[in-house]
Amino acid sequence: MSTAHHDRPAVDVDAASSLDTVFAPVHSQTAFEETVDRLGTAIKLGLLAPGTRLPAERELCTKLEIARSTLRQALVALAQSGHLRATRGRGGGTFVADPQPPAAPPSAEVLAGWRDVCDQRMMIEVGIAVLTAERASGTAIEGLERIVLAIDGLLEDFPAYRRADIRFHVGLAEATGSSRLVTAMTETQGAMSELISHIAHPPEVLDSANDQHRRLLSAVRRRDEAAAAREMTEHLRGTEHVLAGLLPHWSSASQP
Amino acid sequence: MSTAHHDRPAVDVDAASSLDTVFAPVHSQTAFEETVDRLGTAIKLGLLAPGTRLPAERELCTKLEIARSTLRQALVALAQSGHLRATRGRGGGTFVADPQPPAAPPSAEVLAGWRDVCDQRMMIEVGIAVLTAERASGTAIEGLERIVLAIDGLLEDFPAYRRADIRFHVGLAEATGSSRLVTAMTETQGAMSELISHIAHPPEVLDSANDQHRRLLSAVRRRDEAAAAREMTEHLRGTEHVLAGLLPHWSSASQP
DNA sequence: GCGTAAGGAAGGATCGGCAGACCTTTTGGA
DNA sequence: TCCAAAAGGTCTGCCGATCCTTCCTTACGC
Repeated sequence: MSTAHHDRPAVDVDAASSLDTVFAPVHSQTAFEETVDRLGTAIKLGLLAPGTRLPAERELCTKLEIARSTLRQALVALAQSGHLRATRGRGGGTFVADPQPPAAPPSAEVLAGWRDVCDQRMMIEVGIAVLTAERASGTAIEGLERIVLAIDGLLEDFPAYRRADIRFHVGLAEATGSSRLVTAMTETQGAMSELISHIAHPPEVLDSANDQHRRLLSAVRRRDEAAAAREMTEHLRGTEHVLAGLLPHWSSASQP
Repeated sequence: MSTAHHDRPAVDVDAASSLDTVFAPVHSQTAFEETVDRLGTAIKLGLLAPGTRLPAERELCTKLEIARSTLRQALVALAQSGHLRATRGRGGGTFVADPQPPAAPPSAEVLAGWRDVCDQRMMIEVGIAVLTAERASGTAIEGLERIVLAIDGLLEDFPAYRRADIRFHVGLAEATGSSRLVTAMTETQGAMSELISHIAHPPEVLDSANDQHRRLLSAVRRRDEAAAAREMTEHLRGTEHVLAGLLPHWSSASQP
């Protein structure tokens, strides 16, 4: 619980004046970009499993409240990158590709900002752990327990492990009943996946991570919010340390 | 720490399937909207104090990476709503209006979504409290202590209290050293202000809230992350209960 | 083979945003 | 005193994103 094992320098309050964030660049996402992002993330996280059929275009563009031409731009982009396959005619549709294309290695920008991503993840996941401990229903907890049990059988297969891991973490967010938190969690998991998917994860590490899932869930069952926060902190600190070890060159190069 | 005092029903894991959030409407903010939002929030939160001079238009649009015409749209909008005043000529500029216009009462939509806002705030603030306890520097903690001391003298003047309260919470985010967290905090505080600013706050309530600030800060000083999470949870639960008491009509009307 | 349900493609209208030049009002200093 | 500099205010033309609408093409089932 001390900072001794933490290799980041202490932060001065003046280093990041809030005015810098007020006057930071405005980056407005277009509807096309956000659609590609949302669908792409959902596919890469396995929320939309391979083989799943998407709603028909005319239906989906109504749900998303965008024009069909805009939606099609996004679908075409995801089809070209190999994440979707479209078949025409009655009974056709747009399907999540099976198998999925291999994930691209993380870009330099993503690597440069990995600490920021980890910070954001820490904030979101710890907050959600506390809220889950406060109000998760019994059935929600049972569902999470089933996921933890399933993960025990996936320690040798990292892609499958990771998909179940995502289900667990998103499940925590769902158990709070707030759709905003689910969105925040999926976005964060998407950002983490870009960092995580390309590094080696020995089964022992995954096993101990799932032990942490178990302890977290036990804290949730006891409604012990402080313990939930502590377990989640420990859990995330694990991957943070792995990343810090594997990406040493980037740890201090991003400060101007 | 139990759920007995919590008036919200337990949440089922199927109630908010993650697919609903994937296919939720896409609302792309325009550069104009985001600029109005950012500057307006900063002004309303007091991050830009009345009388402050903004950077010149030609300079500001460079920082924000938008065209001057777009920036001007935003500035004109904020001037028309009375938040900014512009004077021409050499030595002129755009200034934060002094005094500020009275805050508008919260809209029906904002009131309908107040639980969601509180959930988001809980997630963000608890996560930030933990991160702050992990890594705040000594000078950052001293700055926060000064704010807490200053608040003791403002218990009779709610607007001043609230501004200092915001400085405290944003200061926690700044102490983590992550600009993303500062942004998340300011957005959340902006949303909360819409709810909070129009309800009565007796000095005793503010006093006990500042006691919670003090205990939180003590936990941060001890690097006790679990205690920081607990204190923050308690602190936020306070305002949540006040809102639950004052807005009873809206507590169950938003579920479809 | 015909209707229907799906993806695919093309037109024109609208709007937001950008770039740049230009105008008007002040005021500090040569 | 006067003028150049520094600020906000205005105008025009252009581009790209998005929208709506209509039509085409493919495939399945009756």
